[in-house]
Amino acid sequence: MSLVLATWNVNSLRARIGRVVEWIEYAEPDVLCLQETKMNDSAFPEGVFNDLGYSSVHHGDGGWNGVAILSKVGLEDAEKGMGDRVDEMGCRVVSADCGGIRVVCVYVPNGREVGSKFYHDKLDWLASLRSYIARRYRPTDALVVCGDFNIAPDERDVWDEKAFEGATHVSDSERAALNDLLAWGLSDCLRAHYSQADLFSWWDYRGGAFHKHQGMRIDLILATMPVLSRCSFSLMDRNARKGDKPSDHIPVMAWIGDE
DNA sequence: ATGGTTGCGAAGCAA
Repeated sequence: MSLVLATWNVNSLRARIGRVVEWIEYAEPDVLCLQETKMNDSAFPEGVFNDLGYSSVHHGDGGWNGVAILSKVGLEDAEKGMGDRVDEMGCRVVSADCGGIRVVCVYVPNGREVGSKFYHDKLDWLASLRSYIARRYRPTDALVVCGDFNIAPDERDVWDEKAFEGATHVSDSERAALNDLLAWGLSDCLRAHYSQADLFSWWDYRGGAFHKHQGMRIDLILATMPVLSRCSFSLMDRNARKGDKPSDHIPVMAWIGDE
């Protein structure tokens, strides 16, 4: 089965539902992973997505996190969280089988300040994610791990390296944690098709950052080789950052062809 | 210029 997979940090699904429905209607993803829904499971607008043809699973407790997977190619064996042994620090992981691909939707902690408790919690969380993935799956599985990683993988992924000196999202330890996950057997779908700098998925709301091209690429679709080898194209939809009440993130998409 | 914007929720905090 071929499918189009997307991931989008919507920064409150309640505030963004109109933009999300609009985007689904023109982009027509087969699978859409959402982060920062910021709502309880009971508030998740399952019916709205059903009407658009999507099954869904949501994992949220009303805090600042909340993740979901929508699928119109089937959604089976959903799992919320990373298993009993791992504290998620909120609702940050949800997984499901969608059209023959295991999809893991993640919202990695922000980290706030380098050296802070929250920064160390972020590194611990990333180690937990890696061990969860390695425990549950094999690199030969058809697996996608996608979402808001809150890490810019390398220097091409920030608008100005000097502006990020000493900041989170770019530190050696965060990048090492991401590289540990990649080294297990995952690849960045966008980088399989584009190598240039200044391709961003997030821009600060403040100071006209979007119009000044001052962003970061922190939203990623990572895939094992069985999926990567089928990935014919990937892009990020800048249109979603324009207009009324946009999220500060944009959707990242990957086209997965037939086996 | 330690600023600026958004969401949540009703004051600051988180991002």
